Amino acid sequence: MDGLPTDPILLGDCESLLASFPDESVDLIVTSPPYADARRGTYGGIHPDDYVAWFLPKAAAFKRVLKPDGTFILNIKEKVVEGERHTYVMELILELRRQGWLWTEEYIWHKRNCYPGKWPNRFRDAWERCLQFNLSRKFYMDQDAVKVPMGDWAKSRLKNLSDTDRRRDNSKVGSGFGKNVSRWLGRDDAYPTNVLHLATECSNRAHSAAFPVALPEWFIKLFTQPGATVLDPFMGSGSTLLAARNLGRRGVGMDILPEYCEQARAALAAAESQAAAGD
Amino acid sequence: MDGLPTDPILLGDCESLLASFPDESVDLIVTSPPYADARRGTYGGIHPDDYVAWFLPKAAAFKRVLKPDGTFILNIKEKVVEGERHTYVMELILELRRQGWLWTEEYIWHKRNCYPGKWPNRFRDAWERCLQFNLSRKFYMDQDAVKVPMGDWAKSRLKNLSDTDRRRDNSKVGSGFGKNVSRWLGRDDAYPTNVLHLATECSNRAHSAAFPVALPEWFIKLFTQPGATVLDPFMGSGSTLLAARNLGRRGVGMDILPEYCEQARAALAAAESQAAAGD
DNA sequence: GTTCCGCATGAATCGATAG
DNA sequence: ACTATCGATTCATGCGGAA
Repeated sequence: MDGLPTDPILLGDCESLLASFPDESVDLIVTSPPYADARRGTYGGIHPDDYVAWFLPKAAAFKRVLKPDGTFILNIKEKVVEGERHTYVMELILELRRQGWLWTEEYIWHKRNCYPGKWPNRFRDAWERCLQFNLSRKFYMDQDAVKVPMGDWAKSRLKNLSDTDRRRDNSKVGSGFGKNVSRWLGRDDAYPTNVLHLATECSNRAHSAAFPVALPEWFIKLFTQPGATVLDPFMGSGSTLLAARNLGRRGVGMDILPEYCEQARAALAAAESQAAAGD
Repeated sequence: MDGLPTDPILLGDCESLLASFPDESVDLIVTSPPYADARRGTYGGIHPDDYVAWFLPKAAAFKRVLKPDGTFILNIKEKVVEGERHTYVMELILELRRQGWLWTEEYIWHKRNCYPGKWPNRFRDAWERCLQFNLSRKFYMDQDAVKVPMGDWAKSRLKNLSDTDRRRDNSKVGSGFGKNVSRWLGRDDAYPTNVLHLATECSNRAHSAAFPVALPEWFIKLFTQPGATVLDPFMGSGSTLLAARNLGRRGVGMDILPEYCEQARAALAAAESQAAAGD
């Protein structure tokens, strides 16, 4: 039909697998690639110094299959090598720009429960980069989809001060410097910032680079509409696929490791059956 | 005596001023340089494209005066230029390494109260980089000095937790800065992470306070002992000097603008007289 | 004296308008 | 066309005045 594979889970190298994808067929790419040297013995342990060269051809494939108004989110963090932060992420950003990507933004994923440990010369690493790349300055973005609800806040306020709250809102509207009134009426939420704080997942311990489903979910809501195609070329245990499923998007995941494909397939099936039982 | 100037506040360009400093005479450099294009008309508005070239000779001067086990903390954030994050900070990191610096760590300063605004393609920018550079892998670091979670600042903060603290920041993030103050109740020792969480000072006091005093204070406690020499080559209104004074370190500040020097001098004098009155 | 509300104000960014 | 300036947007914070 649209040239995309029927099976959402594909075993193999993403660069090869994407060769059979049509141009401009993907709305969003969200991925957390194997970190340099991290999954040694699984992905072959890409050395930090070789990371950029390893990544670039894959990025070229991403570029071809991504729609012009699509977005590429790259969750990555540089390793410490000999007491220093390695520079491969910096270099990768520069090279991706040279490849034609626009480096639109860098979100910070603030991990609330980061890996424990203590070192003499550094603290625990509690954040990762979520780099946003685009092919055009006019990309699709639905900011309202990720508004931060003031649920708890509004509720607790309402208990005590319902009247004052209402009066305050009214006065705000009335005092407006030509503000758009409709924006302020019933305003119970605010737009988020570029700092995300979510807990890391503790359930999936098999996956080394576990990112919580909430992370891809946030980006999927923000950068796609329902029905869109979301690609994770380094699927791992399948968080992105799960997120896409939860949100009514079409997820496509790839991994070179059969065990990850199995794991993702199982997770997806479990979610399906759970949803069926819930209905 | 030690070849350092008597007056802690020096008017002029740091590169020139540092020429008369002895080698290896400074324990810590904490600074927030003028951001590219930021203080237009005052610092001359360094264009992002020229930023690295502008900065490097100054960094060379820093390198000479810094002690071998000293630390250089650079608070900086890249501007958006034509819808993209500019790459001058990335390039600066790479060039500083080429100059002989070790890029040891990158701390994230999460600004609670970031600048408001709404744009079609990005959210509010709520974080800045605090890049740590060293000249040796064995630098001085006293982790215990910043370990005490219930500091004065946290205590005062506990009294009036803002709505935002309760609403959005109720995630239990372990940072050195009292964001999750509630969690620290009943906890005696917790090491912070590399994510720092505090608000910018938005008092109605005169100027664009570059960064809040708590930020340099944290790094000063972490990377120096009492009596150490702390340099801020782009002093601005003097937060670093104030922090050094508060902690019993010797602060040296430089700025090319007389009004900033006056302001810093006044702030320092005010702190002195206040301390005298308090005793 | 508290508590509460109104208000000014920021290391911002975009798009439109002006030279 | 290309740059410079300006207005509009938005929200956490702390202070001062008011209840």
